[in-house]
Amino acid sequence: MSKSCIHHRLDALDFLDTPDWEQLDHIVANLERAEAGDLVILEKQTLNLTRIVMTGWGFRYRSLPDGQRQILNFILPGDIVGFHAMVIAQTESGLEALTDMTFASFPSREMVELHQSHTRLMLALSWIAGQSERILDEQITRIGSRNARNRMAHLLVELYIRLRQAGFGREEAALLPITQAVLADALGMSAVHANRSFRALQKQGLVDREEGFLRLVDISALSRFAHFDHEYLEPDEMPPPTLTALNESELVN
Amino acid sequence: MSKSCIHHRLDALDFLDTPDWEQLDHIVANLERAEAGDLVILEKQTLNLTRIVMTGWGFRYRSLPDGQRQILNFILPGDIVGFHAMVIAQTESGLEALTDMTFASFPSREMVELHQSHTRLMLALSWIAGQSERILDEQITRIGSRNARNRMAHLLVELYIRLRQAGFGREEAALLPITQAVLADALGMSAVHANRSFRALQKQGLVDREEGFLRLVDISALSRFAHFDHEYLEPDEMPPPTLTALNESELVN
DNA sequence: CGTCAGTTTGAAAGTCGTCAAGGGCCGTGG
DNA sequence: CCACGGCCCTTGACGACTTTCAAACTGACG
Repeated sequence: MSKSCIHHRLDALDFLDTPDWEQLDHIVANLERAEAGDLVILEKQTLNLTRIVMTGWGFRYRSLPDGQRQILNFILPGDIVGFHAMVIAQTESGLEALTDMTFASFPSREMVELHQSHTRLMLALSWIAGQSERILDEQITRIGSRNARNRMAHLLVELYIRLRQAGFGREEAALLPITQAVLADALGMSAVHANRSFRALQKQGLVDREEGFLRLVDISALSRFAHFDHEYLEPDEMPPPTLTALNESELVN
Repeated sequence: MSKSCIHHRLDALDFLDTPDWEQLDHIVANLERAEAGDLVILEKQTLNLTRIVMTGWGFRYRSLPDGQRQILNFILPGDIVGFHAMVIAQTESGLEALTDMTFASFPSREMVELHQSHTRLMLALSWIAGQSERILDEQITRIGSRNARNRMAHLLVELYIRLRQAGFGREEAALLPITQAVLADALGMSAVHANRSFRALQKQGLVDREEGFLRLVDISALSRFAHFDHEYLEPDEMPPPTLTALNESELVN
């Protein structure tokens, strides 16, 4: 990829002006690394830091008293971690790196400044945050209202589409660095049952294993099987009223 | 209640200045009514409107192809609906009124203007939105990693605490206007099983039915039973770096 | 060659959904 | 006044789904 994923996503939005792109470059200047397995953020720590994922996969999770772990959602390139750190410094969920990762990290006080100095950029970041919230809604629906094999198929299709939207090709986006144990924690089922569900999908020719990766073999069949409704992932355009409101406020300045 | 719930919550934050309070009053001027059972927002509509709940209960939900309905979260007085409408006009979840409700509603383009004109107020609203997101995280954890009776107890305690934080008294906050069918949809279980789980809690003296309401009889026992961890609902203070960033930007003006 | 993480399978037990039927309460209309 | 329908709650029986326990297999790695 020539452009970073965050650029790719915001470019598709077709909303930012030159000064905003420059400000984004400025924010993204300070890079940070993590290795697969690192606990980048712990549960219940105080953190005035916002990150944008440049490369690699991770997941947010919460631990339960009995030692179980619930994965809340997957964090992919172009996602923002700690968007709300400017107003809520206390973390409840942890962040674990699934692969090696790189982040652009910056003090969340800079998010405060963006409100006034680069409102368009702030709105673009809010747009990404809003998409993440829809993904949480979908995770609730998935876990609450679908059986095991549907849950799994549905999540896999979601990951594929999100990767495509972040700029990955068909091949790359179909090869997922997740183990069955991780799938189990994400889908709220036991590892044994995750394996049985996976094998069922495998027998139907929908997925396969490949050198430590999970391969999506037939995405459209997988999508049909999961009754997948694309819409919640569609990157809508910026609403017209927002555009006019912005233009008016810029005239004032 | 002398003050509205949104005032009560933001007052606890101890962050807003007089101009922000005035702007909030201005935003909250236009009231809208809904009756119990009304579909205030439909799934998949375009809506450039943001609402603040003044009175009454509702819930956000998504429908599935088989007609099932998953309740994503409950909407209580002081909550914001459509916070992201300024950047994402397309709704995926619907909003149904559980009781009669009143909203303060305003075009979401006003949210855009707040970024520059009333940054503190915008941050305060973001603070509420951030809390809502934590509640989604907890809903995922609840549905994904707890058994039926724990799920139910946990949700009930959450609702109690949220109501208390919105300014309701111990008595009021312990009387919930939800049926067992609604509980079932929220917890991702069948109505029959919701009833069995409820009866189990009832036999333990934790909850009871009362004139169409669900009564929380022993909240601390319920909380222990659910292994409830208060922290995700604690209304943290505004982070110090955010305060200094704001003060500096105000000096510039 | 042994270890380890990840995967696989069977069997038994537990949780949960579905189907079916019935009860209580309340407002409407005869 | 009573019959009726509608909504909500309740229960039993049965079957489906899921977890747990235990054991074994695979490939990568030192």
